This record gives sequence, structure tokens and C-alpha cells, in this order.
Amino acid sequence: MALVEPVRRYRLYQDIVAQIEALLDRGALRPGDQLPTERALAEQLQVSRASVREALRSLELLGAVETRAGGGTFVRRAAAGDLARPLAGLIRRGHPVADVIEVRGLIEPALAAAAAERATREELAELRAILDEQERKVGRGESYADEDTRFHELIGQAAGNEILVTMLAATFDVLRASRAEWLQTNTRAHASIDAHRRIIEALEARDPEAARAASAEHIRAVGEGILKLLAQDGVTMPTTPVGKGTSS
Amino acid sequence: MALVEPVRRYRLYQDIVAQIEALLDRGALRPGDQLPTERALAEQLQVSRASVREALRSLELLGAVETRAGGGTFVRRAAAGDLARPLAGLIRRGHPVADVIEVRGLIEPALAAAAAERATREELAELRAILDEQERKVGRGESYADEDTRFHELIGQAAGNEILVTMLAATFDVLRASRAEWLQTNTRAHASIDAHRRIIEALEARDPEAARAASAEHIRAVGEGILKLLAQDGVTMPTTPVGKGTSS
DNA sequence: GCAAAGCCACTGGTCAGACCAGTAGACCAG
DNA sequence: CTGGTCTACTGGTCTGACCAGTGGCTTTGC
Repeated sequence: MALVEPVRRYRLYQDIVAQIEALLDRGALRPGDQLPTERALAEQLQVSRASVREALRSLELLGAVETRAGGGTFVRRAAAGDLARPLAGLIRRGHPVADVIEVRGLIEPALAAAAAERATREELAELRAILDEQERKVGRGESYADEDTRFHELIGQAAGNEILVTMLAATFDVLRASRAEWLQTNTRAHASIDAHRRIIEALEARDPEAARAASAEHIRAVGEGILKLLAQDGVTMPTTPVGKGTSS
Repeated sequence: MALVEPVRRYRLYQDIVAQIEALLDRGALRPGDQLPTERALAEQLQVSRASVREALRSLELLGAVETRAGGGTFVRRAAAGDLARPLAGLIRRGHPVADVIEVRGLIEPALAAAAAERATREELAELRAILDEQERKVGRGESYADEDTRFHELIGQAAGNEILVTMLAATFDVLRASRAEWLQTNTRAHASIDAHRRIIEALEARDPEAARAASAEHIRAVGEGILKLLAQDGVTMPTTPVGKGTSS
């Protein structure tokens, strides 16, 4: 261990972000509240408007705040999908698709199990409806990517843990391109439908373990398909940074 | 359901971020590369330097880029844990601690199982060393929070899935305050040590299922303790004391 | 010849002030 | 009450300036 460490270099906007975050944590600022104007903040903080704006950009990116041109800046209510974009950006850079699939394989079964215990009648009905629509589309040879996405989202919603839903959404974002292609060329579309049906049945039976198993098997199959697809395309996997590869 | 939705409004800096992200995805910019200077970018993009800077702030927050005053702006190698703090801020806003603990309980056992298969001899040795240090500190009645954190981090590293490590790091950040208090007042410190020992033994035995079980039980116990602690404090959300230094 | 000291061009960090475009509340005409 | 219009104000952007690090280059001293 080094005896010394790099001197922390602070920039004004970081300090401003910290101050505002503190207000949020303390509850001095609550969702819906309007922040002082940029000009007022600049004056109170004794900094230029540019610095205030850089701070607000950060807070906006974090989903803490929302600005409307001409309107003002407001404290946002945290939304489930907030983390998705930043997280997806990070994942995309330098992480093997296999890792992403592993994450999905971990989260989705857990969500399915939780959903089996917590899903409402309405949610189950909607899942059924989505499944029907999927079957129709498969019958007509159309893409059912939207329904597929919605299906998984709904299960997440039913599970009731928004953090997991968000993390899952991030993996969806990363896999979107590969997944769309996979769904297109998927000769086993009916197998996918069957998997979804098994999941729904487990949910309706309120059987967490069956739901977990069905989901796990589904993800495994899809993940395998995607990896095969990528391999045959000769796609160069994103390079794994340090650490161990998942294969090789 | 609304038939119309708010018009999407773009701001210059978002466009700039997208353009640079595209370069990163295409591989036109690789880790370590230096970006053009802010002034050059402004000129090429036909925007003001302020807009370029707002874009760079975003990319910096996303961990895509790193700027050194007087030096320049460089493409970063994505590091696990980059997003931990931003992610933690998001999670903290509006998510029950119970959800956070649920996420931890999901991720950690999985990491432990993976680590059982992939950990190197060196990593196992370091885990042992950390455990020893923990025991010493417990014996002296000191706080072993740092070692505890390092222990979990190292298992994540050994598991080799950086995405999961990042997600886990975010939950750590959220729970930091509560966890520190829990560790302080933990009358069952020896139980914690024992749990760590069981995990290490499972890793050394290359037994994924044992590792998973040991980890799950450990997280369950700690999570329960934290929730009990929060309940007795009458706290519903972890409040982050301003200026509370970070460990490590 | 060569290393240390010093210089200096250049980079990001910050500031001040300006103008534009969008917003929303007040006000007025129908 | 509805729909326009006006207007003060807000965020979005630009310009141009200065400061404070950084790092390569030159000069200096031996």
C-alpha cells in the first residue's frame, strides 16, 4: 500500500452537487420543489452561472433534478428507469456479453419468484394478454420483440423491487441489438412462447420455485442463442479488461 | 393511456455526448486516447466551449472520460465501481432499504458461487489475510469495517463479473452508514467472522453451492440486523451525514 | 555532455456579461 | 369562460477573458 495518495482535486461544480444532494437527503428539498434559479444559485454560492449549470447537468444526469427551459429546475421523483442509461453506458464499455447475460440470468429468475408471490390479478391478466398477442405475431411471422420486452418488464413490476427492475432494464438496453436479431432469426419462436407460458402458469399457481426454474431455463436458452449468434457473426467480443475471462 | 406524449427536447450537450459515445462504441476512441482540446472540439462542433464542457461533465460522470486540469481529457478504462456512487445516490432516493438488502442478498451469493470456481490462489490467500486482520481487530474491539468491505470486494473481483461487482458496490454505498453502525454495535462480531471463515473454506474447497449457502446465510443475518437497527432508531431511510468520510 | 532550473505555450477551470427562445402568469377582448 | 396577447422571467447558448496547473523545451551551471 502506498504511503501517500493523490491529492483530491475538487472542482466547484462537485461541491455544488454535494451541497444540493445534502439538501435532498435532508429532505429540505422534496420532489416537485422548484430550485432557485440558476442566477440566484450562482449569486448565493458566489460562483459563476457556468459552474452552477455544470452542477445541475450532473444532477440532471443522475435523475435527481429536471430542468424545463424557461420554466425552472425542479426536484424529480426518482423513477425506476433512471439508472438504466448510465448503467448501460458503463456496461457497454468493456464488458463481455456473457457477463451481461449472467447478470440477467441471476436477476430474472429472482424476479419471477418474487412475482409469483406478489403479482396482482390484473398483472397476471395483462401477462396473459401479452402472451396471446405474441402468439398471434409468431403465427403471422412478425417480430414480437415489443411484447417480449413488455413481458419481462411486467414481471419485474409485479415483483415489486424497483432496483432489480432497473438493473435488469440496463442489461436489456445493452442486449437490445443482439436480442432483436436473435428474436428475428429464432427458429424456435414457439419454444420461447412455451417458456413464457410456463412462467405465467407458475405465477398463477403462486409457485415461486417453479417460476424461478421456468425463468432460469428460459434465460439460459435465450442467452445461449444470443451467444451462438454472436459467435457465428464473427463478432469480436468486447475485450475483457483485467481479471479473468469467462471462457477461453 | 395518453395519445400524445411530451415533445422531446434536445440540448446541444446531449448531441455532443451522443457523438462522442458513438466514437467510443466504434472504437475510434480507445482507452488512454486523448480527446481534442475543449477549444478544438468547440470549433469542430460549431458550438461554444460551455456546451462542450457540459458534455464532457456528463461523460466524466459516466466514467467514460477523465480530465486533468492543464493536461487534457482522456478516454478512461471503465472500472468496476465507477458508477457505484452515482448509482447509490439514485437508489437512495425513494427505495426502501429492504429492497437494497434484497438486491445484495441476490448478488452476493451468486458472486460467492462464481468465486468458488474462479478464485486464484493469490486471491484466496489475500482473503485469509483479511480474515486474520479482522480477527485481530475484533479481539481488540476495534472496528473492522474496512476489512469487511475489502472482503466482499475481493470476492466480487474473484468472481470475475465486473457488472455484478459494480451493482454490489452501489448497494454497499447505500448501506454504508447503516452497515458501519451495525458493525460497531454488533455483539455478534464473532458470528460474522465465523461466517466469513465458512465462506473462505467453501471457496478453498471449490464448492460453489457451499459458498452460495454460506454467503446467503451471512447476508441474511447482516441484513436482518441492519433492518432491526433501523427500526429501533425509528429511521425509515438511511440519512447520510454530511462530510462523513468514506473508507478505503 | 548532461542534469537541474527555469521558462512558456497550452490545457482545463472559472468568470462575467450578453442575447435568444421558451414559459407562465397577468391581462384583455370576445 | 375561452382564447389571444403581453411581458417578466427562466433556462440555453455564446463570446471572450483570466487564472492555475502541466509538460515539453530551453537555458544554465558544472
